[in-house]
Amino acid sequence: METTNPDNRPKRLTVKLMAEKLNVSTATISNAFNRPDQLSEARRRWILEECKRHGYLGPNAAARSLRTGRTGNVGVMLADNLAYSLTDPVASEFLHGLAEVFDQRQLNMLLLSSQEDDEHRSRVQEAMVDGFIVYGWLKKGRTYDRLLQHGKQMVAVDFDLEGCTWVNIDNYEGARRSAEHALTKPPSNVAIMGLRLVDTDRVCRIRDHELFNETRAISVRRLRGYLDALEAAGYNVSSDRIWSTPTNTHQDAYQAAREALTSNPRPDLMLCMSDRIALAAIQAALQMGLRVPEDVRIVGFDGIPEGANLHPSLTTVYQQSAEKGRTAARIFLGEKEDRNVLLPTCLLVRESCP
Amino acid sequence: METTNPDNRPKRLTVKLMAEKLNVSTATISNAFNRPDQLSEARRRWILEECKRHGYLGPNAAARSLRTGRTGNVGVMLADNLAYSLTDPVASEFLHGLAEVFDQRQLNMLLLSSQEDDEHRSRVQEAMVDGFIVYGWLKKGRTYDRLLQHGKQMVAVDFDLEGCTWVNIDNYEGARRSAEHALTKPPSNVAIMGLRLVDTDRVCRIRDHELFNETRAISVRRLRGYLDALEAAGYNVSSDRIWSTPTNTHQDAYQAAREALTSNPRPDLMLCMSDRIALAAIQAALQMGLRVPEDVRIVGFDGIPEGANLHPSLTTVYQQSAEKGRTAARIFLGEKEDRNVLLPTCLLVRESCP
DNA sequence: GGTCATTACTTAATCATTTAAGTTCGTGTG
DNA sequence: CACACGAACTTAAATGATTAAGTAATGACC
Repeated sequence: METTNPDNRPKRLTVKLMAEKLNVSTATISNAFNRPDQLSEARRRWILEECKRHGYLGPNAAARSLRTGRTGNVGVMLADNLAYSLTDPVASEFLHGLAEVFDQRQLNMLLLSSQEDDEHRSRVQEAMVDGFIVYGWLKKGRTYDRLLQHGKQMVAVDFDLEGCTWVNIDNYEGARRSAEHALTKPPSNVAIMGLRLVDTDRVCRIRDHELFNETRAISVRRLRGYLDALEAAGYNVSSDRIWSTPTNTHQDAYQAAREALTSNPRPDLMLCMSDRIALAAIQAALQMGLRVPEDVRIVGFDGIPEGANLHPSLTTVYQQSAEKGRTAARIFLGEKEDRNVLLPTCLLVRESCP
Repeated sequence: METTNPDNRPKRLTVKLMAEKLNVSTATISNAFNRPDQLSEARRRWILEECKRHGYLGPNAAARSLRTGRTGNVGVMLADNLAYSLTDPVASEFLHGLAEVFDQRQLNMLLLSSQEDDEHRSRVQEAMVDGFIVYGWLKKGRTYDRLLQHGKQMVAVDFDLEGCTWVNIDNYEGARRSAEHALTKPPSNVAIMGLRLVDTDRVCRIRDHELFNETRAISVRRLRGYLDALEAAGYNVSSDRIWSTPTNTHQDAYQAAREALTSNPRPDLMLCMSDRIALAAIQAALQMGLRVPEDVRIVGFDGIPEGANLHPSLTTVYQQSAEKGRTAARIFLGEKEDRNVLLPTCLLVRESCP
């Protein structure tokens, strides 16, 4: 039943071969799979039946993609390395949102890290995708250039990419309002726990450092939000009281939290740019015998589910990560008119800062 | 600088066009990108330089894949829908492990759900991948058949797939030892909180139901582990005292936990098949005014990070989810001789069941 | 009976590469 | 000098599909 090569190995089945076997044209086979309206239902059934019987599973993906120019894949380019992104709760939720829409539209997601590899080959070029969702950040460089050059559909998330539609949340306003809330009970000493505020891979205070400005802007916007609220209430926070962690991992967060909590004067309000940081801060505080919120009040950012069920539960700014994914996906698909969506956030007042 | 079509739109750049422009053969251009040893270094540099200048970014992925037969993509087929898997901590960790290895080898991960779509098209067939990692489960059916037929590389994770290498953890032994530990202080009433033990989409007790047997075997193996340990200690747990949740979500877990904790007689030991379930159980218990572990001891399974920092912290069976990913990836790549790896688990004794 | 539309096909061009096999041109060797 | 050999290219044959354009047959309609 199988055609064989000269060397007697079974040959891969193709439309051409099937056409010969069944004595119809390749076009008809192709139509049987792709355009039911182009042939009679009886014939279609028969062809599909025969193909199955002979073991021809359907058109080859690469060939079809070469011909049609589409792949059915969406490249999801993640700022940090893949492994990290997959365990970050906010990134996961975002992917969750993307998946919800793409899965339904029969599109597959191809995970890419924006890391650069070889001198002349780039993942962007070699990725078989119809376009990209670029999440979080993109360092200027070759990958960046290629992305802008290749001309495929593209949506940026959580940052601005020149000449490209974006989706973001209102980081400034979210941060400002959370700080505003926290300040209703005047603190005597405020610490700000930042995330990737500066370009270093160590936990540090931001004094002596330069703030990230353009690309990693989300943290800077949150910072401005905090500072504006503080200023409006008459507080002046020195760069000495602003920490920055290089990653959103428990380990870094915990280290930063300890440093802040053992610093002098000890803060009684900690504004944290992520829930992971805030949770680590709560843990560190409790371990030091401090009471939350009595001795130190703690506010997070993100609204991850974990924060709700702990004691004390976490006061935080909820951001719609999954919705961000869904929105990005819909914009990508052209199902949404609006370009550049800014999603609102919402303050969740809970126990850690009532 | 751009060649144009009759209708004056810029034409896509190809090797052929570049060959004409630069007055070399297509083969040479191809070699410049792919096989540096096939031409002089000077020429290679010059060609790459010119390509860049003209805006030719490199070979078209689909065409190259058609010709070479490889894609550089690994299909990761997830049992549950994508969206769900991306927020499940165990699945995420697994993906994290995969990503670690594949990212380094310059392979991209293409996310697929094993959900079936159309009558005659299947995602398996249309996916542009060099092979598959199949995670968690695969319902017998068309997707299953295609997967077995298409002859590409394949590794099954957390379940057995006929004629296919697998990676799993020792579910039986992990469960058995955790139960054994819990039984050192004799409980008066045991509840088992199962995960997908039976084929229904509601929280229920397993009495009147038939156990999943083959495919979703991981839960059944855990169950056997518990039951064997219980039996060895002289306990006989009726199917009435075994709950099952359809998903590993907080919501289902919480509901099941409440049901179990309000059942009569109230359990003072809960063996939970996932940490999510165990954490929900702790939460439910605390909310009911019960003390953990004094009034009810709770044991989990998975060893997710969350369990460590709570109060009470969670006694659980740690499984190496990320390592499972790394192992699966290495087997996929043929870097590991061993077929069929069974990873050991390790009991983490913490506060919820000291 | 002639015209026109419709249905159900087939023909053949095209998509953008890779690569085995062949060509040319020096150069070192017996 | 003849010869073999390697380097640096080129030629041209795959690779496996889709689809516009063409053809032949059928039936409807006036």
